[in-house]
Amino acid sequence: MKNGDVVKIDPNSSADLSVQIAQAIKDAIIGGELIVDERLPSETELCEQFKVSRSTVREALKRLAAQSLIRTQRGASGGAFVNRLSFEDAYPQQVTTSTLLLSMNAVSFDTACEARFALERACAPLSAQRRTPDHLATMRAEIVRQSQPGLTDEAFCASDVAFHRALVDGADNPVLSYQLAGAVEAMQPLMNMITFTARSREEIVALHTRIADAIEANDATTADTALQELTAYTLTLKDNVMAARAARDKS
Amino acid sequence: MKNGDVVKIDPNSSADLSVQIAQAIKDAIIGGELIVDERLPSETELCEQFKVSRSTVREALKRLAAQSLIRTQRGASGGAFVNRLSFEDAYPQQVTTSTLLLSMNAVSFDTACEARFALERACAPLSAQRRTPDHLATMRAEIVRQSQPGLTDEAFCASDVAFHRALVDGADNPVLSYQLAGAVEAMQPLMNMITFTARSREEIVALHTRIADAIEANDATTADTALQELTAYTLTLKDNVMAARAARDKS
DNA sequence: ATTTTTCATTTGTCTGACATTTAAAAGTCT
DNA sequence: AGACTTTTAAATGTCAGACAAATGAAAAAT
Repeated sequence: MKNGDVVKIDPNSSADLSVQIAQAIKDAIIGGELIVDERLPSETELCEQFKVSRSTVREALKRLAAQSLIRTQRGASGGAFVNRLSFEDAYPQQVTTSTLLLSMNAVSFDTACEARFALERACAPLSAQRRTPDHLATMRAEIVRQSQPGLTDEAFCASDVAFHRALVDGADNPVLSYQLAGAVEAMQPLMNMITFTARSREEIVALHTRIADAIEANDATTADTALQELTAYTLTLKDNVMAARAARDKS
Repeated sequence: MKNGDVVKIDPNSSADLSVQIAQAIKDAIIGGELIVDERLPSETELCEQFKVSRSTVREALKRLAAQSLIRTQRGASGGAFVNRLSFEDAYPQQVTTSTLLLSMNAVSFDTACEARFALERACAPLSAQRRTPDHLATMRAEIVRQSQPGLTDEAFCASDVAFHRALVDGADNPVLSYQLAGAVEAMQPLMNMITFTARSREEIVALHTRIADAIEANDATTADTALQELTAYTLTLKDNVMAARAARDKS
């Protein structure tokens, strides 16, 4: 963002000024004009460049900060800096967005379930090939935890997520792990919430064990089969729950 | 958000007040205390509830608006409303985030390519099963476009994206389409940018035709094979480009 | 009854001020 | 000279008050 580009915004546009300014800066970041860790002009300088008040500039910067595109630092030599969008930053946003998409859009259980397992099955062959002892250890540890009788439903669900997370991370592909974060961490709890009343923990632990065994044996085919059975079992559970609810509502 | 919960924030916290307020409202949305299309208290009322100035409240609201969690409307009976996060809203955010993640994190070509095709192969069987004539028509039309000699590289790339997009959408699962948006629309251009100098359009069109034929014939296996060949071809192209660059740099 | 006008409400923007944080510069002591 | 302390300047964070602009609803006029 050089000093020259004073007028990038249209005061007569219907869009709010802070939106326009945020978009202009965002474009500059995406377009490579502003590189990672580069310091943006100070708020006062941005006021002059865009010919707006400081409030407006600040609202624009807050919009960008909310998307992790910039970070701000107070004090001398502080300011707003282009943020390196890390996978760690993007994970929770992805999970939140996925959670809200599911809860606000009446996505059917079958649709969510299908997407979640289709994506996970895409990772399984890679995980069977590359998983480290660490990933295996995590999967085994979660299986042990899931076998303990006193475990609450919440803890079982959390362990379930951790198991599948380890499976996905075993593929050793950060892009896949990021993409799957939404599926595993948003959809799995949703499914658990629906099916936990009906499920058999023994059945799930058995399937998890078969998956872990296959991953340990570098056996992609068996892992895929086990995942398909887990899919089928999950759908069966849902049908049972729905049937039970229908029977209850009728009585 | 009832009137009672006046103090949800800690003025002594190190976090900015606007961040805390945004988080409190966000939690209320995620937690279901605020439902879709519900009106938030006016800015003035929020000032009183949180005991902060209007600027601070507004910065908090702008943070939420940047994440599409709320929308604002001016005028009488206006205000801030909980926004239904639609897949349409989430798509571009997903693409932007994926693009920035790739450009800022030195993800290797192989890693991105692997993730992109693994996810796409997860969709292909479903697409072979459910694709409508519309999806097929789009794929065929893009193949025709890609065969035209005068096409610029940019247009070829855009058509490539549209082809794969139609393939993914054929699975008729909005969750999958959303998850894949980042992969297809962010990674495909990246790959094209690297490989376009070396690629043979005829080869790609031939592979696309095989994929479309298989999808039309509901033949998931053949579609998968063709996608694997496209993966291999893409990686070959990359190797050629890298070798050419190495040779050029040496001379 | 219909149209027009007025009006109150709410967000958008501007101005100016002060508080707080922070690193660098200046000063001080050994 | 070097190490420590103090001061200072720059920047963001917060506050207060004002006006502009949009907008729906009520009141008034036709």
